[in-house]
Amino acid sequence: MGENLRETLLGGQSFSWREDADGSFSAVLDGRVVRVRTLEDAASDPFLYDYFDLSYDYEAARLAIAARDDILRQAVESTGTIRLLKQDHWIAAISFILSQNNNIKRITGLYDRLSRKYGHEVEAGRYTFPTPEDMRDATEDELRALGTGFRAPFILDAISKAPLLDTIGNLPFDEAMERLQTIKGIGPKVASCILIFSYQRREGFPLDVWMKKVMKEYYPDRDPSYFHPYEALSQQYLFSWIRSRG
DNA sequence: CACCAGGCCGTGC
DNA sequence: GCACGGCATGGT
Repeated sequence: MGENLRETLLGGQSFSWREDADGSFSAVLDGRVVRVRTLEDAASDPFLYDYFDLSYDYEAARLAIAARDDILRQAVESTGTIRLLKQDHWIAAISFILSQNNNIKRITGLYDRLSRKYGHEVEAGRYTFPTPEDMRDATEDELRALGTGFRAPFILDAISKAPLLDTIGNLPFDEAMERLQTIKGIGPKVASCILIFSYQRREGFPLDVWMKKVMKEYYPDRDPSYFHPYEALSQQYLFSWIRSRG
């Protein structure tokens, strides 16, 4: 069926991307505006080659996942190829702290407001996502005024503990999970999202409200190891499928 | 008015 | 260890 770039970029693993009027996608990453219409646009750019995980064989993984059982086959066949992005650690951490008890549309709005307030303008109306240094003097009142609500103190804690994000890349999965959860507002679900979408940890299996429904309805006697070694990617297909089915 | 969204924290048992 | 209420905000 080919790639489903819209699902990959706008389906809930990143909140950096926008769909433009001409059908292409753009984001402020790597200190610049990056624009992509098809995956081929990413192949010649070293940053995007890495970001889109182009060295991984997603077609082989897709076939293997679809062969596991009928539900997964349905989920895979309901959409094009979904990829796992390799995002910046800090951006992923704040993005998924924002995501708790929230919806994708509003998360994206909060991401934009943080960028406008604390980031840097690189083109007219396009801002970088702020670094921890950019947000060094942020206050809880400021963050609440942007609409982050009860997540404001979590963001402040993440700012103070940002260096931790550079120390977990080589840890065993469970230890990396535990270390991430020492930051306030990061529990098991948020931690696994950060590890998957930023640290290339494909054994993560985040259980949000949608995935809990999938597991209860279709896999009541299974645990994430059933999907090994495609836990994270299987979860993405199931998440996309159940959400599109309502 | 209610209930929900890519959950987690604090408290109580 | 598990259960439960509370939590900011905007959409339906």
